[in-house]
Amino acid sequence: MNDKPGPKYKRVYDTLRKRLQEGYYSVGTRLPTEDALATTFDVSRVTVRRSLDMLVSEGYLVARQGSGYLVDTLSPPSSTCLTSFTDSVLKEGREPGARFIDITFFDGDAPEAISDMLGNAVVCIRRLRTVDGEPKMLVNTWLPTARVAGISKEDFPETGQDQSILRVLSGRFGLEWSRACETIRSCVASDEIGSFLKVPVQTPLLVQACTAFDDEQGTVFFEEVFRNTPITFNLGGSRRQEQLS
Amino acid sequence: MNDKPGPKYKRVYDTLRKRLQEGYYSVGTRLPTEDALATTFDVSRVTVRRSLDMLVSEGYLVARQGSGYLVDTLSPPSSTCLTSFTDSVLKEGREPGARFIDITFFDGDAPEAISDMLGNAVVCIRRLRTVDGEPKMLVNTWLPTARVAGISKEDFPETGQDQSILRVLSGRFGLEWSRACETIRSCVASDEIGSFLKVPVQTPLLVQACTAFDDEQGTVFFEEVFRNTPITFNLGGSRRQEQLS
DNA sequence: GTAACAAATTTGTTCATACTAATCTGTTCG
DNA sequence: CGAACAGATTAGTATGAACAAATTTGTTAC
Repeated sequence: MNDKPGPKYKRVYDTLRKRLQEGYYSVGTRLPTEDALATTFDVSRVTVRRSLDMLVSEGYLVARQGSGYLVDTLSPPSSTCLTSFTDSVLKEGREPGARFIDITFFDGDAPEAISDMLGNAVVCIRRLRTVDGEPKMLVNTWLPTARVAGISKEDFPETGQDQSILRVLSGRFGLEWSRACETIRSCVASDEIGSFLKVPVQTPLLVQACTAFDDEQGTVFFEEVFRNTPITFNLGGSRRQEQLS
Repeated sequence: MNDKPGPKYKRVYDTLRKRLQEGYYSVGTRLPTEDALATTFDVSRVTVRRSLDMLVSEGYLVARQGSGYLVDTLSPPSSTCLTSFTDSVLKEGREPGARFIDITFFDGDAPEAISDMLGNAVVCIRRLRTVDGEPKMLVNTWLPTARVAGISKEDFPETGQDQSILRVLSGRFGLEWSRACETIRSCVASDEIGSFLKVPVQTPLLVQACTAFDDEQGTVFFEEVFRNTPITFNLGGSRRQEQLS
């Protein structure tokens, strides 16, 4: 612990966050007390508090005076695109689904805009996100083939906790990203998209395009989400949370 | 200072933020040092740091080790809707404008959706935001008439720093809000909107609708922004910032 | 049993202090 | 004048300590 570089509060934060993402502390349980964590990490309580505060402000934990730190979610709403569709639907007591459409491998024949970002060898996964069986969003995820060796339909369960593609990419393939860029634009439904989403052709839709990068400036993935429903945020207060409409 | 309620770090934070919004510390200047602030507020350096950290993470200030705290902006991107169009355009070296269209007073004859939120007596201001003279967004702002007594066209300059309507509402009418809700949806341009934005009828557009509330659960304002250009965010890293496309 | 109270636990706030690292400033030397 | 160095200034990290406030747990009395 003490041989790693960087400030202690960062190392404690990194360790705790990794433990959360690995399921070492599961949702709904309580973390060890500040004093206990301070002892095990061999730092002062002030330092461990600093790390915990970061996790609270990011939405992983909820602090309750007199009680302790509760694990709130493993996929906090860090952004719009990166927000877990699965989590937000489950929290509303509805049933999220992810209908797999197809997976396509390209090698030089991908659209130029994609190759420019991710290289020639890319794979595209198309899925239809549903709520209680009704189609809500068409999701196209593009990845460099080299970073997801052996990827196949089986990596994308249609129900359960692991339908979040971001969890799959991080858990199964070790993909990490530190920054992302998202754009929201407007378009009208084509024949194909309209049939998937069950809306008439020419219906105005929202398109969320999200590009994620790692620290080495490489593009990790590109995702395009077509949706008929509005995007809703709650702003201000402590932290923001995308809502389902 | 010491007679007010609540924790000290909150009081120091509130004071500093108010000073920033009032222009007591102007953009580009340096704040007093931590030690100086600690002395003037009669708190410890740890406490004043906590307040400054909050202002840094919200985007008002930039901290530079060995140098000091720089005032970065008076309207940090606290959200998409609440982001200052003026600031973001100026930072790109372009010229923001706000063409005033009209101001209309309603008393019971406003659209029902508006009356439900803001009451019967409401006022609607329509403006066209421009970049280098080109129309970019049509902005409709709805306010309860009672909270903006005497409002008129003159309150909305077409150029300069005060074209941000949020600054006007806060500075001139003392309007404050703590939470807001924003939705983004898709629509197609009507005749009127199309002519304002200089796009063909039926062009797919984005609509950003933002509702702001104060602590007493009252709705402070409602704003609708029609735009032809995409909305872009940078996510991850330290904080998010809307970009101009 | 349970209601009321007391004690222990746990997070929240605040301070004084020490040291490190980056930046700025003034002085000296060529 | 300008470069290089030394010192002062200022933010960054970290500790230990103390008390407040909220919650949980344990105990007692009825």
